Amino acid sequence: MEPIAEKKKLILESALGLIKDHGFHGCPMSTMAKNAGVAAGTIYTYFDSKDELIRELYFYTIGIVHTHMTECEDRSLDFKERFYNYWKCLTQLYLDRPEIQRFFEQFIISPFNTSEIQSQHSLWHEWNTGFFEEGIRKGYLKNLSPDVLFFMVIGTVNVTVRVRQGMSAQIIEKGIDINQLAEMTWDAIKKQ
Amino acid sequence: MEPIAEKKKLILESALGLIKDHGFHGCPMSTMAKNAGVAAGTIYTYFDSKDELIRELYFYTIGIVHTHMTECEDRSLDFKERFYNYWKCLTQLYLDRPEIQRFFEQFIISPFNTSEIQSQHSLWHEWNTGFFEEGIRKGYLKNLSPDVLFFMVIGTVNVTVRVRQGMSAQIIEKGIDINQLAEMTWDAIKKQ
DNA sequence: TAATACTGATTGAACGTTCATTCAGTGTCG
DNA sequence: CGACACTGAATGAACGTTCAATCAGTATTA
Repeated sequence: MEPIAEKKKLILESALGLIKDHGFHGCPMSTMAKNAGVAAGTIYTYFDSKDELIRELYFYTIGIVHTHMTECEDRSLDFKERFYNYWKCLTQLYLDRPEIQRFFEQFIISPFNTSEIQSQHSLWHEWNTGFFEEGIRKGYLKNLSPDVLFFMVIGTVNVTVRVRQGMSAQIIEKGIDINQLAEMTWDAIKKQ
Repeated sequence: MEPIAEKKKLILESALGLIKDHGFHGCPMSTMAKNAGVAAGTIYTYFDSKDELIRELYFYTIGIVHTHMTECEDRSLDFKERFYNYWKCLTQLYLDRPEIQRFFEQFIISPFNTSEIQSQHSLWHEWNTGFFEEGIRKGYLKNLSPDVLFFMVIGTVNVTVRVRQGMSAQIIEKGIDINQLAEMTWDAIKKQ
């Protein structure tokens, strides 16, 4: 991954923040420009079009997630602990940077997410395939496709974060423990 | 639920189909009108605005899901069997009518889904609360908030349907059994 | 029965607004 | 001075919405 020009990164981060609150279509280029502190035309120095900007955001955010997760990783742990660590790191990242999670949720189901995009080689996807394959090989996980396990975990992390965000008041009040959701996920994928 | 005027229903169903493929913002009113075989102005006889049409779609689709699920229900079964039945019915509905699932996915994360909308009393939500409360009371399910269990199940059904749709070729080829995903979900929520 | 008036749904061209994109002009740096 | 990044007003296409005109169906009248 080549280093991203400072101003380009500024525009990407600024767009991420706006998309979190207003969605792709609630963010005119003029607003994105103003929010990033540049002129509308400047965005076109770095991106061919709004669509292209959104596509680049996808790869940009995937990069952030991948970097974060490899930094969190501790391969010396027992696989079950590694899974809890995985789950905790990803959940925490999404809670700390909700704009990333919100962007993914929107992007994945949007028409931007073409099969061409999905078929692109991504380090993050590769890393996951390796992780879940290892769990299967070592007998910890159900013998399913690593992709299925991956999607299941991602899906439940998303549910968790959404529950956590939408119910923060009630969660504290009712004493719901977020770790219970990690256990649920582990119970779902572990070999019984 | 009062019967919906024939033409109104026509417009709703037609819009659902278009939204599945193009998203809320990829469907101009003009296209919706053409697709439904009416003039643009006619839509405004039945809906105040595009936003209002989308909000009505939400309650319309919730109604479809609720009706379908109560029809599927068999309260004479063992709770575990009832859960598998629940899971199978919902998955099947989503597979048969992908436009409903796609609409939900989009609506839930969109700015249309205000807290006001969410707080509206819905028979479908009530039905679920009852279902999961019963499972907890009878000792089958983890002692968590029924809402959390509900969101977890819905989340995994969505994952399942997306996996199933996006990988149909590979699923057949790799022999992935969709029922394995129901088992995963059951393992996630059941009392261990 | 035939002619006429009324009703309310339906039509689609037209309107005003919003928005992505462009480009002529300005500033900056080596 | 040349090259390049940057600006923001201008452009034109697309869109949601409106509304005067039309039309089918029904009631009323002679």
